[in-house]
Amino acid sequence: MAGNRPIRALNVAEKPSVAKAVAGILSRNNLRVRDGRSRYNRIFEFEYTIRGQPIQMLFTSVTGHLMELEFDERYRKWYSCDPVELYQAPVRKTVPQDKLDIKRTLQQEIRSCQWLILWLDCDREGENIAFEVVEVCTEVNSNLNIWRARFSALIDREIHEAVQNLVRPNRSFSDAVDARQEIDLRIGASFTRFQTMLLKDAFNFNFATGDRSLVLSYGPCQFPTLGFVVERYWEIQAYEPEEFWTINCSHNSDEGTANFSWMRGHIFDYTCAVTIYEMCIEEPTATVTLVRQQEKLKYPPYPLSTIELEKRASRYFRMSSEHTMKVKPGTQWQKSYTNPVTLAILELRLTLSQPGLIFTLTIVQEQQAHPVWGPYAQRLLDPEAALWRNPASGGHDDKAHPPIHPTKFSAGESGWSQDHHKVYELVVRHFLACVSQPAVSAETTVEIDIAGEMFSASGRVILAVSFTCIKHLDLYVITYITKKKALVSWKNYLDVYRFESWGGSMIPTYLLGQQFTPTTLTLDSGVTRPPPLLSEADLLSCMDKAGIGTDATMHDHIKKLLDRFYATKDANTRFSPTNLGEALVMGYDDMGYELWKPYLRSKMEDDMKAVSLGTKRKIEILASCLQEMKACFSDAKLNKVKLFEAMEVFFDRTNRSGVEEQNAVGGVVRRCGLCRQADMVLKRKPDGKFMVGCLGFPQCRNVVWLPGSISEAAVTSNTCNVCTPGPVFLIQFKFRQLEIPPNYNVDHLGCVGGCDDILKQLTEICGTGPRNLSGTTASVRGRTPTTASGTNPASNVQRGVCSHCRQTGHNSSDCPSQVSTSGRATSRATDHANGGSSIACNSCGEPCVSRTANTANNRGRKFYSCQSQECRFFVWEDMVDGGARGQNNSRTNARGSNAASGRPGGRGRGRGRGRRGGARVNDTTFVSATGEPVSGRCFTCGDPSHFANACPNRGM
DNA sequence: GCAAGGTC
Repeated sequence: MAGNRPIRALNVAEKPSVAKAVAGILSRNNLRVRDGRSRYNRIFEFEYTIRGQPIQMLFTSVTGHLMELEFDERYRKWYSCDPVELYQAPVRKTVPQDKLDIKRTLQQEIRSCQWLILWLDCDREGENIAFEVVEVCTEVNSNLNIWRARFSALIDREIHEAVQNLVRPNRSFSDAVDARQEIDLRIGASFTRFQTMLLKDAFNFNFATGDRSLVLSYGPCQFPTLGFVVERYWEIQAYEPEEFWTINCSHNSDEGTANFSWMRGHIFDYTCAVTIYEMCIEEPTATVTLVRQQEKLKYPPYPLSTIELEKRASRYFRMSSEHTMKVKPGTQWQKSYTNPVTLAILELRLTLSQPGLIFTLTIVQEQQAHPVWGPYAQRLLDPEAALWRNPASGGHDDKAHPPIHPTKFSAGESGWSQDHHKVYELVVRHFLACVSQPAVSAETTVEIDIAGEMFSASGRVILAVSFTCIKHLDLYVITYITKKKALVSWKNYLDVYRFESWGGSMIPTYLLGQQFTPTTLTLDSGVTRPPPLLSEADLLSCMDKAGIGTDATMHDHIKKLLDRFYATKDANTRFSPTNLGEALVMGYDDMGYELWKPYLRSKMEDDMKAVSLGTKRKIEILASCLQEMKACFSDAKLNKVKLFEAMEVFFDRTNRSGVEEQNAVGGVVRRCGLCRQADMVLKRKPDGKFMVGCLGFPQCRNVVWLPGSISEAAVTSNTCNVCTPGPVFLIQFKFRQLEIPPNYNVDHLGCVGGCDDILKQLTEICGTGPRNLSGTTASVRGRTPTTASGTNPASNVQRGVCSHCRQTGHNSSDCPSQVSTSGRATSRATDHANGGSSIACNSCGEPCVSRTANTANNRGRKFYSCQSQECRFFVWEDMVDGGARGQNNSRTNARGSNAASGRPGGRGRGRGRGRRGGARVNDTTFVSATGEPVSGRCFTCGDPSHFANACPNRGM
């Protein structure tokens, strides 16, 4: 390390704020600042000594990743190739245009340096960015000593320790990210192009896309996120409520009312419930068997992670995660490091180490000045109050982003919106709560016995309220006093954390052995309820658990679902899939693929960990993952009829076909010589005809027609050395032997640039159209039309096997055993529609059962479905009666058919049946005399004349 | 016009 003149070291941080903070700590704010080429990434200069070696330090930054992965130019246009080629197409990492200034600064500064010190975040992405910086720097200075500083907090001691203990960058960490990037790009681009080109023009979507063209994107994170939303939605749709019974007891006294719950909870057997209930009302005297006072602690939350902040802002303020991230600094705000909120909130690690604790105390001290929570901060700092508690470490540590805490006091800034105030308040109150004692309450539990059945009630008991002289402590409520001690409830952190509160209620005093007659004793019925739609906080939890996305990107994936018209969010921040979102998931699900589940991403995450640890090589996981996904992609292409069928459930077809349907697009042959704007590509029309056409169609109609006798054609990487301007890629043709003269070869490597006489001759001999020779390959190898595009019934029959029932003579859209959609239901189910009770399944012939829908859209609407799970027959009763309904019904109809046909009970779907612990009784009626009739009331409508099982409003 | 991951 030693040398005569000081070593010059270029230090690079991941973002400008970190460069500024670290340079400030190392130089003790004795530094010079100058601009670099990038206006945001300034350069700090100072002198420093590392292990006795004087160093001239230059400190600058990047802004996240410096490079992007992209396909070679040839594959970048959507129609340039079959998307399956994107699994092998060459990719490269380049510095995008908007980062070139940063690259120039780095290269300019590194030329005069001997060392490069990398201060990127200490996670995999940070390590990858480090190697991007290394690549850019070593391009102009190959003789560098490259070091990595490892730090996790912008705290003096940690920063000084990091620079005195420099290590080498970790290639394995970076490799893991390289693999992730490549897999994401190839999978995302291939599936996005495929499904967009296939479906965009084939259906009437009617979305207001504005100037944007509709993109049906697929991504390894966004699709599983959609999957969570759809899966919950299906669970709700398929939910079959179960009726249960429970016995409730209430008792009024001078101190109030106690509501006792049956300790059996609820039971599903009516006869059994009635028997027990009769025993109770025959002998209704209650005896108190237990009175227990117990201290209960309610702990403050853990320090805030980004996800936790998003979840709580959504829960407390109904603020979307995306909006919270905008309000929260360090993300999308231009010049965010000069923004007042940034000055007030900065991500800092809260540690229990001495400097951390001092730091924490400083933050609390600053907050004493606040008019609202200032007095609480004062109490926190008063040792006599005993309110202080060292914070728990928390369960969410990504090693790169420390918990969020306030760093600067503010009573509100002029530039702040309501939302800024809210987020700041949440961060500060959360922080103060984290360093506070838990709330303490004394809870009383009372158990009683009625005819051998046990009931219990719990809550807080008030015996006296006279405890006012305890200095500094906020007395909440005195709950129980014995001769020896008083059990009291202290709110502690709840005093400052206004977003949480004690639950529970008060109950009167009971003594052991006391006897009383219940005021009410009722047998009540109820039905279990499905889970609610996913809230934004639920969705974030699902993603976090499955490892979908990172802190910084989860909100983006959620927003993408809304932007792509895959899901909607209601006023309660709950998500439902749109028709489009549901259809896409349904399509892949029907193919048997779980591309919409989180497993793929989870497996990738495991693979990345293995690469990080060095137990697997990047090349291995790339090969295996891409091979698997390519096979999956090819299969999805073959099964695209499933996607069509799913779309047809919800949307009308257009008279156009998706481009993917019209043309089997091959590779680029040459640049179009006519428009000079687009490429000429090999295409195959639906009639099987090959041509080389301009991608600028219909603006440019340049086309080269090819012989009608071609059975196969593929663009090769060989180029013609005659035709100009080049390159003109040669095409490998295969001709049908019976359709060309015997002196021509079946295989031919040809050029469409004009030099190829053989091709010209065969075009002249065979013509450019396909031969309609019965029995030849030409007639049977034509493109398979899609389900609903068959305008010619004969051609449909010719296709052979129905993809639904595997029988011949019809296609899957006309399959008699197929689920009905709105347009077809009437004709299918008219045979036995007399009186609405005797319809036969048109698949198995067995009588259908009549049921009533209980879905949000169709509550109370009757339908018929086959009792057999094998048959998917389903029809609305009002459709049978001839009431053809409007297009809107296509969706609700499909819902019903799903519920009846087993979606989501079929392959790979969880079924919500039998979920217990749903709604509970909350009304009281009367005590019955012994014997019949049994008293109670219906849970569904509240009518005391019947139970929920006989309720006329009850759904299926 | 595609992914997801950093960040101004």
